[in-house]
Amino acid sequence: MFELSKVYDRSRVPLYIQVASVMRRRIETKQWHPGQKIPTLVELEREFQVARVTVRQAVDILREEGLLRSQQGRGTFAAEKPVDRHWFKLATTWDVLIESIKNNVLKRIKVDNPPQFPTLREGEGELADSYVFLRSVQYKDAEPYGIVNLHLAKDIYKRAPDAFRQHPALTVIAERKDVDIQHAHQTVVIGSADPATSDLLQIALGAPTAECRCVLIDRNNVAIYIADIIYRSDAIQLHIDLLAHLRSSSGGRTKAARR
Amino acid sequence: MFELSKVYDRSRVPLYIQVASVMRRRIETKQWHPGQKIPTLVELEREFQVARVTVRQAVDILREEGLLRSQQGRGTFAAEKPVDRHWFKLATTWDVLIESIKNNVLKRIKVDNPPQFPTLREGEGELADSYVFLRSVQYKDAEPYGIVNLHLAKDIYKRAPDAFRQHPALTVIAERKDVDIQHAHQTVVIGSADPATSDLLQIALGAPTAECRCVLIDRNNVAIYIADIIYRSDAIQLHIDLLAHLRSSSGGRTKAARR
DNA sequence: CTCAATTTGTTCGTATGTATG
DNA sequence: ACATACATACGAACAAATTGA
Repeated sequence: MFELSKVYDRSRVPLYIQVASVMRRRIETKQWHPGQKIPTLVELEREFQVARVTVRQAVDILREEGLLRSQQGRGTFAAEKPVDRHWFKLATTWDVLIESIKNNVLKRIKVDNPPQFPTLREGEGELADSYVFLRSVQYKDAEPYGIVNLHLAKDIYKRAPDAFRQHPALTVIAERKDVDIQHAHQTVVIGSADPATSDLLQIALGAPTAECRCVLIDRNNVAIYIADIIYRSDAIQLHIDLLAHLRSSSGGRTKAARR
Repeated sequence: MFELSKVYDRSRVPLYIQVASVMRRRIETKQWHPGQKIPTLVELEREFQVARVTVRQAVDILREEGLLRSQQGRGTFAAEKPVDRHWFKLATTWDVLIESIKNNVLKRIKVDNPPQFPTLREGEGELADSYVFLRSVQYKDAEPYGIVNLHLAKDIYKRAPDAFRQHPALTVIAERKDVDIQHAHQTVVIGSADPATSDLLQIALGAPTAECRCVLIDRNNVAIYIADIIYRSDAIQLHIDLLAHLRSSSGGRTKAARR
């Protein structure tokens, strides 16, 4: 079917891990339905063009992960309830963003060598005089799924240090009347976990991540809020209404709208 | 510095590949500046807690990728110009989407066993009577970066079969006056390459991908266009203006706006 | 010019992991 | 389960090129 052995040359990842990840995917996407009997070892051998033992190693991995159960003489079966992935919907508008952030469970992390300034890119305004640096980890059911690295303009921070220490910064900013936001945007790319990230998110080194950069710019074109957020890739999803600008002609009254 | 060997237990990917991907990241993010001398082998040994040979294997990989040059007696140096990644900006509005699609270089792929119907999810309207299935690969500089799997309602297709065969379907739809679009949305998640995908995109099996699902629904709540698009993860980027709905109060006059 | 220090490059031996048939 | 081949990883020793004192 597929020339897996050639793919192997390209990737250098052990074959049985590659096979396991393809099978894991089939379970998670329900190409192999929950509870269903998956193809026999012989069929899998043929499909992936690998030896019997290699398929077995792959099956072993997925058994340990609880995604497969095998039974001698009967066959191998997909798990009844595969984990729900992509539960976290990345916000695409200010209002939704603020709303979604309210329920955040986060834990502040101490940083020993905080960077003094963020490095701004094109279209991200100008640097403020000074920043505070905050790092936190976001949790769902005691499982970490995101790391926030935030540069917050110090004069904003000083207006409510306690609030900023206790609540998500965006919530605090959204509730204050004395912060003027002219631009707010978010950039998303796919990256991979470095050692520090893999440690905090408890994922493999090099595992895919979603890297979100959220920047708020005030009316003086100063970047007052620069957040680099790293999510584990299987936690998140992004939904875009392509015709949104035609629909929300009235638009929600937001503080961000004030000039 | 980092307990790489423990991370290794979790991931099972060969150590030298893990080391290589951490280093690759440092180059691409310019933590190691272009042209700069990177730490010596001895220092890297110490930082990653691995043997000399393992660091060398990692360096070899990056040398082959053109990201590092080493010179005996002098040191190892980061490449002058690391490749630009994330060049393809995923559209977040209809107008931008249509605009960006115009320059597409794509090649149709024959499909032997086309699925009769797409599987619709919640909020994706209802099935049309019948569909045609089209598959194509998108290229930049002769390098593939995206695969499109499209279900197009047959009655739409029949209105201009030649156009649909030769041009991107969205362009054709956007230019026709006789297609009413009520909803258009796009969902993005991070996935990983299965054998067929890794083959077409020439990436490793299991390498991260961006999976975009773009759905158009007409005024009868029928899903007339369902595209599953798979991009290689390092090609794409997503930029969201969180305050867009407040700005474009007037909005572009689009055909999609007609009712 | 020579010498020593630095740094990359190569090789050996050994142990374990991966993959086939 | 076995025999075989090759890949991965370690540690250590040595060779070769570069630099600067």
